[in-house]
Amino acid sequence: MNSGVSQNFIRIPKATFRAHIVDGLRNAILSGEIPPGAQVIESSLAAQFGVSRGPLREAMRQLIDEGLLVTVPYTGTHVVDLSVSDVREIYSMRVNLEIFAFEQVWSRRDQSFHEGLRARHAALTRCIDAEDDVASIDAELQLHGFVYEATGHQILLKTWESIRGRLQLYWAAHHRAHGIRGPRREGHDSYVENALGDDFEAMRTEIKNHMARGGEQTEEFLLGSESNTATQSDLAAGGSK
Amino acid sequence: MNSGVSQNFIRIPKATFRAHIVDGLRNAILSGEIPPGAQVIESSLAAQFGVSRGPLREAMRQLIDEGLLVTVPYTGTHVVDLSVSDVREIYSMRVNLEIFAFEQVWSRRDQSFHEGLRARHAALTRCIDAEDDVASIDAELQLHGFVYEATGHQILLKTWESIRGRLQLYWAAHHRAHGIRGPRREGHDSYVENALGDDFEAMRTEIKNHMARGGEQTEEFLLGSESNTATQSDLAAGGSK
DNA sequence: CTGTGATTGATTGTTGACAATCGATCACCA
DNA sequence: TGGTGATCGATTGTCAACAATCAATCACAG
Repeated sequence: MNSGVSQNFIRIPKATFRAHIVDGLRNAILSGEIPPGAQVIESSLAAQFGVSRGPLREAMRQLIDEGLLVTVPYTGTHVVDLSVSDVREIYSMRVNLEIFAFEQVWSRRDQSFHEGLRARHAALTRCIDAEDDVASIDAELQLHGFVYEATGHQILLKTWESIRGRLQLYWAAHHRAHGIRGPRREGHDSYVENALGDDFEAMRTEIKNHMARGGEQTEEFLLGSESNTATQSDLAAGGSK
Repeated sequence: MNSGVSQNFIRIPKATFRAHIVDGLRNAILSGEIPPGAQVIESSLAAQFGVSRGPLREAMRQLIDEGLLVTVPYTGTHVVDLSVSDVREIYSMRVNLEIFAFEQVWSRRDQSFHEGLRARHAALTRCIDAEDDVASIDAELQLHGFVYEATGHQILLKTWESIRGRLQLYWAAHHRAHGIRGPRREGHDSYVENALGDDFEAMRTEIKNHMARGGEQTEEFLLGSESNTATQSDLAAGGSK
């Protein structure tokens, strides 16, 4: 189609404000700069980002779809504060999605899959050994995200991304609030070994165990303290249950 | 709170334009009033709905997130035109989600679940017997949607809703284009029997078969004609793969 | 002191106009 | 004739002002 230019170009890093603001705002939320439960005011943020309320409003709407913000018409918008049941749902969904992901990718695991997985595992291990919890969380998300990308399944990948934000928000928030340690080494070694092995059923149980470990750890803290901060998120869910 | 009025109210019949427009626009797309591939112009629709471009823009952005529209900055917005691989992904994801849904609901199936499922099955059967294909499609979506709602799993339900639109778009579009008949009776009888039975594994295979039937039928038409209309949707996916 | 109704400040919803960008068309030149 | 660059209409992106709504406050009657 086009003349034979040298390299394949990046697909349009289009300079649209909204995309840039989404990243910035999401980062501010996930980093805890804007903590869970805090109110987010359009006009303030607009001034802070140096743009009008229009683009910022659309960016916020996207983060609402991602489950990071909740809004009540004419009243206000807040950073989501996950409830116990929300976290349970996230973990059960993760187990399901990840097993499905391996089901999809299992027969397609090639050299680059092996290398990619091991590289991310190594990166995660380095972060853990350096006791950099923030980087560890990010590295773990990278590790799991790599599997979803490897499936080539767009809808699956998008679904993973739709819960990844909330998972990250939860990890980061409770890490800061309760001093929970980041990911540990042991769990991921067996995870990767099984992921690259030949026994799919073993991988299935590995995923369930892997997630269960994380789930237990977090539920302890949730139930230990009385931090059943379900108010905002329940309001947001549409008033069910 | 309020004086003792008669009935319990619906949660917020809030008069926000955007919500109303989303429904109207989505309906226009799913009904085929705006066919796949057609361009959607903000200013035109704004005039048609009698509102400004602001709210309409946000409504469109939501339909973009739902996968019904695709947009290119400064250029235009079109109704999505699903590719073969898109349909394959939708069906494989459906199988996974629905098995997970029954996994979640299996031990909680009570009287109201039985009645609700049978009621929707009866409604679907009536629509099929009446040879009302449009109503049949809707009734089938209601039947499956009931299962997702019964799980009480908010994230799962939201995920189902995120692919339901595209599924409906696909069914409706190819029903009109190729004259494919709507849902048939046979498939759903065994589906419901298994859903209310005691054998979970039987239900698992039932789901796979149920979806496989639908998948085959549609793939025939997709591959039979050269309608690999992947252009728009591939562009939209963000240029991956 | 208690409950009720008006007031007010804050925040989001909505609007119309203006700016930036894209794609196609068309003139022009080698 | 083929290709290159400018022009133009169409469409989306952005902005600042205005309207609608809500939640808290406060005065006031019982």
